[in-house]
Amino acid sequence: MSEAAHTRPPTEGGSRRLILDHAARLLRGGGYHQTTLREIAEAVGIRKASLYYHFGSKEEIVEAVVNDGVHFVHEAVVAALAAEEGASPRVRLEAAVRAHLAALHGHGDYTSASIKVFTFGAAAVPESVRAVRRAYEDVWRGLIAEWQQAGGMPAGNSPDVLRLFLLGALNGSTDWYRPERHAIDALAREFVALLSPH
Amino acid sequence: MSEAAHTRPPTEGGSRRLILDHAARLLRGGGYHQTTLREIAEAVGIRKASLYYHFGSKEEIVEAVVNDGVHFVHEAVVAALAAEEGASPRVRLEAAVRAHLAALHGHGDYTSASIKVFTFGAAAVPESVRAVRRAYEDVWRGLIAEWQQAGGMPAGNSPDVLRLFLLGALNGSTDWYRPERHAIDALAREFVALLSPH
DNA sequence: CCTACCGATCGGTAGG
DNA sequence: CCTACCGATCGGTAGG
Repeated sequence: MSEAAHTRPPTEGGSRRLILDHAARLLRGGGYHQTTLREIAEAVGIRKASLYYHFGSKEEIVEAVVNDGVHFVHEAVVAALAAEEGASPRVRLEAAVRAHLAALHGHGDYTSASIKVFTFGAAAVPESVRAVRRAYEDVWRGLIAEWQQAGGMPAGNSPDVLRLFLLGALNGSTDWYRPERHAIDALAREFVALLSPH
Repeated sequence: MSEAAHTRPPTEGGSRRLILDHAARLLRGGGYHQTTLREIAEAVGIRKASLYYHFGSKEEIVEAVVNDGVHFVHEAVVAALAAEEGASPRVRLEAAVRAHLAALHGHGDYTSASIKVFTFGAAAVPESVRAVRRAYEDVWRGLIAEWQQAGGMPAGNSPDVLRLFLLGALNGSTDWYRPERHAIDALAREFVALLSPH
């Protein structure tokens, strides 16, 4: 079949995903301002101007990476929770922590880039990004409500503050986690043990 | 071994500190790459080239801000601990957490800039910055050792991992802390309560 | 502390 | 997906 290469997206998913893959890797390492469209284009093997065939602007590329990153962690945690349905809040909490850390450090480019860019860009966070994040935070709101109801939380503590500290601690691991020095399973176990000692 | 300059600093402290004050404020908001020497110069009220009379490069300015920021938190925590000498490990831990959060969000420009820039710059962290940070981390190593010795830590948990999670959670508050919504005292109390429920 | 200027690089556009 | 090009801006330097 003949190709309409210069007018329509030729291999729809392919190029777009390839661009995002490289963008995610570069954003993870350098953040928003250090990562340039030229770098991304060179990594992909095309010219910089060609990126504008697939995306409208640099921000659009970054936004896609960030959203995919949050979405990926979200899905992983939801799947882990589904696998532990009916288990105790403590087991479920540990499963969620483990899934979050695994998603963060396993397939890491998108998720790490997401944290890096988001933490950094205090200014103008697009609504799409906030929506994706809020959806993920809701998962933790639910989990922490379970935890509280089961008596896991000290009286007088705010569930919101717990969630903020908790996600901060987990996401902060992008600054110090080294695969050769830390095991995800152990980190998750230790983390939950801090919140509820045996 | 600073004290560069071909001639001698004219009004020694004044200008230099003024530059760093504005640099800290701008770095806090924008991070390393978004903050430009022109912005800093304009805020101070001088020409960009004049910055080179006081500092050798952009990196030198950023480095000074980061080090001052970490140093400030360090001093605040050490002072708080000195005031609670002989108190229980729990009380001392809460005092340290409170002092850390207060330093972070109170006089915030230097400390927030420090976290922002450091979290961001995965690449080349100057030795001076690492030294200042390591010195501060040692304070927490000591505190956590106390905590562990008093039986506050679950068996099988690593003090290093606790410290990393703990500082990550506290420093992550720069992303969500709002003075009108959170009280430092309450945050510190809740934080310690999470680690050792009443 | 200034004026004047530098090469390098940025995101983005024109037009095919 | 390309070549060619744009104005804007970057950190830094010359020379006073």
